[in-house]
Amino acid sequence: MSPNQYDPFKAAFDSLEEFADLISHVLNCPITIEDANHRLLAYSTHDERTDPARISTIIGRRVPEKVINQLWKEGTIPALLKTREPIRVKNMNDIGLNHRVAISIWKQEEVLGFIWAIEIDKILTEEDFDLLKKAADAAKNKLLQLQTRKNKKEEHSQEFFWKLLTGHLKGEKEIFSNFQSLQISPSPSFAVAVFQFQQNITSKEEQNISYLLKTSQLMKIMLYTIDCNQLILLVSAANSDVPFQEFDQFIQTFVVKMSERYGVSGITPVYSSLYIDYQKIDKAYKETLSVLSIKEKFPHETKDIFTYQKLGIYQLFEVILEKRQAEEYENYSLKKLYEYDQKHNSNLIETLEVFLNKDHNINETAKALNVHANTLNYRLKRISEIGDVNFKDPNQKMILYLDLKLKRYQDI
Amino acid sequence: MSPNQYDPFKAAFDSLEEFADLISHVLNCPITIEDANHRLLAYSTHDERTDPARISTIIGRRVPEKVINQLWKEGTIPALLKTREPIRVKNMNDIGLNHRVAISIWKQEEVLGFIWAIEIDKILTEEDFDLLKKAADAAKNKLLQLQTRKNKKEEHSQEFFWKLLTGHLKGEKEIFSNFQSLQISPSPSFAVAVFQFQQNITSKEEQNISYLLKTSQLMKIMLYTIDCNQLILLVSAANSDVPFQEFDQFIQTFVVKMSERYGVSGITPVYSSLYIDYQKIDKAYKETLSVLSIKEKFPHETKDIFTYQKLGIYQLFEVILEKRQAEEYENYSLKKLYEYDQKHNSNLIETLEVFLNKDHNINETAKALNVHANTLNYRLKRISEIGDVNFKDPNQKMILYLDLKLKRYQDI
DNA sequence: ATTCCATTTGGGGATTTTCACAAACTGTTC
DNA sequence: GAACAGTTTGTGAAAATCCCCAAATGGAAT
Repeated sequence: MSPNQYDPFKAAFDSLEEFADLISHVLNCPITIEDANHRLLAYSTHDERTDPARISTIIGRRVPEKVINQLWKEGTIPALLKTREPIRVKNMNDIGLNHRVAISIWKQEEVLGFIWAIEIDKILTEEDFDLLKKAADAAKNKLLQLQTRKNKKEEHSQEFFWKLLTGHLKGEKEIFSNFQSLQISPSPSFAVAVFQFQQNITSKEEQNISYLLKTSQLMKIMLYTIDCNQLILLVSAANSDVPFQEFDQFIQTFVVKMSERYGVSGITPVYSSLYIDYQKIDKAYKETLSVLSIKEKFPHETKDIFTYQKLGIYQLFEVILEKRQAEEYENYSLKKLYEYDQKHNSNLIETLEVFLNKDHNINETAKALNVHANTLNYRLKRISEIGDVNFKDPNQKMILYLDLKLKRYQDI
Repeated sequence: MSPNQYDPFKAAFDSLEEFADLISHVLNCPITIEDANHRLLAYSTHDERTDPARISTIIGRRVPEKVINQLWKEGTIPALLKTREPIRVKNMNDIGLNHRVAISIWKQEEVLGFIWAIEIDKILTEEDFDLLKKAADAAKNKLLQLQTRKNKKEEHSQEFFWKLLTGHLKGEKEIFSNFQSLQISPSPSFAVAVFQFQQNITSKEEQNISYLLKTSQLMKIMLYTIDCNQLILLVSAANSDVPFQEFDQFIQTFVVKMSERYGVSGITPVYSSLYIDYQKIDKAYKETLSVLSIKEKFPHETKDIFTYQKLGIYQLFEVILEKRQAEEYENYSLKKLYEYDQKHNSNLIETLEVFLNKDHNINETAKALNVHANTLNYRLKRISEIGDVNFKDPNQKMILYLDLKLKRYQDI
């Protein structure tokens, strides 16, 4: 009979594990089955031959991130997402990967998961490839069942998350019982992170995001949802002394990967402070929205700031701006300096601003302005004369700095 | 006949000038008559003999301030305000004052003015003294007339000023016609000054204030009024480049004199920015009240600040405080440092505050804290580690400073 | 054209600041 | 009481900053 007609996978099977063993038996090599997010679904056990990457995958119940990264870079995963044919992966010793063959499991235009066959003793033939395609086809239905079950869970989790974000769920007990029913173990402290996209997030992007989040092992994402152009996450925070560093790394990685892998750029990431009390998720969420709003107003000044705590005085800009506008205040020193600049077309204001930005460091300021340090000193002397500014008074300097930044914003 | 019965001043006279000439004729010496505020009311002209002080008085239509100051210090004016007897003043060449005799003009318990007799050729005798007393008595009625006329004007001016302060008088024309009818020439720019007393101002103090203001030649006071414990002034500002200095000197002098001469201490002086538009007096007034309110909250920090412009960041404290309380924000760095201080009973917070107060000057801070400069450096290094503070970032430093001051205030 | 004023740049020395290291001290823990 | 981490102080040399002076530039006013 022709290979195309023979299909050993038509038989019914109860679990994916059983199915994995069946494939392993037919092809005579170790098999692992993953979902679309590289989470381990099943693996063959009849065979003891394996490689380090497979061991890590089985132990961690997911493919290690460095392996995923490597497979992305090297082109295997992109290929699997494109074609329904088996793909051969060469030996990659540096990440403990032997020769293997992979195939994606499709349902219409969507990839549901992957089957991996490791070529330990034998090299798979063309016929084996054909069998693999049949196996992938047979796996489809089983994976679909898993998917729908998960979707239901997902919907519940979405509702739960929004209740938390909007502060509609009070009472610690209620919150924790919800977590439990979702089989999520809430960490002792958390933060809310928001990634703001330039456009509304499409369902295609949603899949990519989901994939990225699930494969990221940097941070534990407890819950996530999408709201127009914002991706909102509930992230568990390690009890480390420097939680900020972890967060920074996580959001940077996410943004970079979204750009590199899917060509989505212009994402603004922010995250909240650390919280212990899960009843304060709404506060954390508001915090992130506030950061986004301020970053929109002062994009340049805050481009390296992703959290409320680090916003510094920009935390206060909205409220100060409001006050200033209400009282029609004008900073006397700045006014004088501005007038002087106009009259003599000098640039005392600019000099002052750079000087304050550079934390009163003469040398750096001079460098930034491309002038001699003595020139700068002279100008500063003039500024203190004309604007009646005492550079030794932190109080005066601060208000000057604030009013300068406010003016800059208002002038735009 | 006895000297007590003979009274050459019983005759009717039309003007004070005529009366001054009459006294001069009787006593055979130059005479000047002043009101209670040392404003020149009349002087004898039949006699050409005089001294420099009298010349200045006549030319300026008031006694020069340095002469007044001298007469206060030396005790003449205090004596005149106590007794109804003539007082002899010795030669004071440094201020151009010859020997002279003065007497106060009384109406019940209030001094209405003074008569001065200059002893150019002759020394006044006991009899002359007696005549002088009679002259003072005769002058009383004439001065009372002037007083009531002035009181009416005063009442109108009070009403006018309050309309301006409360913003109930709009329209430049209307304002200027009011000034004109009060015979006040408004200066091109002005400011509002407020002196806040510790207790409500008594009518006795009111007289003293009025006297001080009228004799002060440092500043031109266009209008003034009293509101409970506040003395409110409309002051004309010179077009000088450094108007602040003048104001500062004026308010200091006023406060010092109120204390020295009348024993009234604890006066808080403030003044507004310079304004050109007389329709904005209400804004200027509000500004002064705002400064007073902030000075009440941060008396120590603002003890050398008397104007809104110089308040620096304290301008913003009320609004920031409000915001912070609304958002339940806590500065992460400060929290960490505070916890560290508690645990190790160190004083990182204090160190940080002094350091920021001293404008990042290591030496001054070390001196203020009574520690070695290296100790300070070590502490700062620890602060930046524990609190995750980057001292090179002005933004971070500012918010730290602000939150520190806010905390200080809230802790009280 | 000349003068005047404000500005820029350079040099060089006095002064301060910075930094690394050593030593001593303190309070805590085992 | 020994060990230890954390803190304070001292020393000295390298680095930087500050400050004064002089010279050059350039624009505006006379």
